[in-house]
Amino acid sequence: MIEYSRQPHYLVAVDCIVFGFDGEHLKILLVKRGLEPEINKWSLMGGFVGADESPDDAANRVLKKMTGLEGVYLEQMQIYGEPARDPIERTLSVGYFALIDIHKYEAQLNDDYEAEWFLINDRPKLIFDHNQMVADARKKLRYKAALHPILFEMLPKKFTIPQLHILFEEVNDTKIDTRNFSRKITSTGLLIKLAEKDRTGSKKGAFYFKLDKKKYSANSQAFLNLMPNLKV
Amino acid sequence: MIEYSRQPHYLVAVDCIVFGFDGEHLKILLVKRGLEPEINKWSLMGGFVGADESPDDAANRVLKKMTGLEGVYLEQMQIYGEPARDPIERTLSVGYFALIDIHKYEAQLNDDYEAEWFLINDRPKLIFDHNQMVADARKKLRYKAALHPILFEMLPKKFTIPQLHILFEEVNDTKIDTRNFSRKITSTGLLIKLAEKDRTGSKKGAFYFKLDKKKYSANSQAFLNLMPNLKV
DNA sequence: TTATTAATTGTCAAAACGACAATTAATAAT
DNA sequence: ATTATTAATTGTCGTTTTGACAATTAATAA
Repeated sequence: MIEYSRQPHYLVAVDCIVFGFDGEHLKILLVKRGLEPEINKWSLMGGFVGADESPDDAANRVLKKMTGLEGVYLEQMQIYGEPARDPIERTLSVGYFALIDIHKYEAQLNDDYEAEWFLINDRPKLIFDHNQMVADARKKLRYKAALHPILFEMLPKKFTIPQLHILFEEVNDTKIDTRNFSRKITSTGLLIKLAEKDRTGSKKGAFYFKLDKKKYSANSQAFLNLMPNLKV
Repeated sequence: MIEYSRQPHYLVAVDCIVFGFDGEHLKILLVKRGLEPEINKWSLMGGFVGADESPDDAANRVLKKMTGLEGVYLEQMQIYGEPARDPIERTLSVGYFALIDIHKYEAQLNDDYEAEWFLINDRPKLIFDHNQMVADARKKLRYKAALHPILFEMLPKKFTIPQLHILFEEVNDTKIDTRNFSRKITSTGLLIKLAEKDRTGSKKGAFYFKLDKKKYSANSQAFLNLMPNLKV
């Protein structure tokens, strides 16, 4: 029997930065940690990678368990592996960011896991290096969203241009000209205009749109230049 | 003493896809594997993550040992963690891609580690999931190089526009108009024209350029649209 | 009927893009 | 010495994209 003799073995975990959008602000979902050390402090949702699953599998499992959602947009970010990042035992963690429709989130899970949505700009201090993970995730979300049409993942099936506009402004923490924005976003050809209007936000009402699934999956890797005057 | 009871522990490794450019073609550096299983088969250069180092540290250590180079451009790609990817024992591997100046590579190390440069399009089959890693690295290199000025990392300090041009064509596996290319690349403001010319390639000779280090480090994260007609 | 408000469409000058042509600086051939 | 040759470099120009800003539209509330 061949062995990789005397190499050290480590725990491997996943941690997920779950982003949501309530119509006004960008939010992240945090949980109260249920095990020592740092029990009852706020942390990202995570878990150990089991023997029969890949890190991607583990991240999906954790998300399913804690949000009730399957098939959510999930992207591997990077590995966090400083030797002393976990004070108890060496643990490497694979960071993921997830984009979910906050309205699909099953709120009763708040109680089960002591989960809570926080404004991205007004969140508690987190355990270990989770603060760094959130900062990295935010940066990566901004980067990716400037080039690829991924923010739709945080909106309902039917959405309006003004909703999308606010979301883009939130993610990029900047003002975007509404007139240029709607022209640019419709010119991607990814949106299908519906007959129905959303009248809750204004007198005139804003037309609902939905994603053109075909073009979306075909173009999800295309560079789109969705942010004006972008300097990263 | 707190413990994460009964969680499985794994080996964690790094594997590096080392890219180089010989003036004509894109190449990768492979090594003959020195341990069982699959001993003497071609593989990426890699190693286990030691107890006192992060995966980034480990990747740098491996690169230093096998190429003689320090401080090379190194980028974390993704983690490879399918449960059965290593037949002997569960091992997760962090994939990195590295860009080095092939001329700085210390050739005597070829013998020490049975390393060899291969044309990216004419390489042997690799062990485990290393073939997938190379494919992923190539894709990521292409993606990144279309937006950020990173290909300079594969050229000497002094280089010519035609050299850079060939490198861009190699990486993207496409033809680029020389006239538009030189205009675009110089208009980034990242290059400083030197008085000296390289006369090996043509009668007229091509001016040498060097990187404007200041602007380079300031703009290394900027979106630059370096590829014409790009559809990813 | 009118005032109000947000959504939408319109205008336009500047910049970027990319297809293609002409010129230039050297060497090699005559 | 003159000319042919070749690759590097600079130039041209119509099209498209960008982004600053104005005007119009569709509804409701006064």
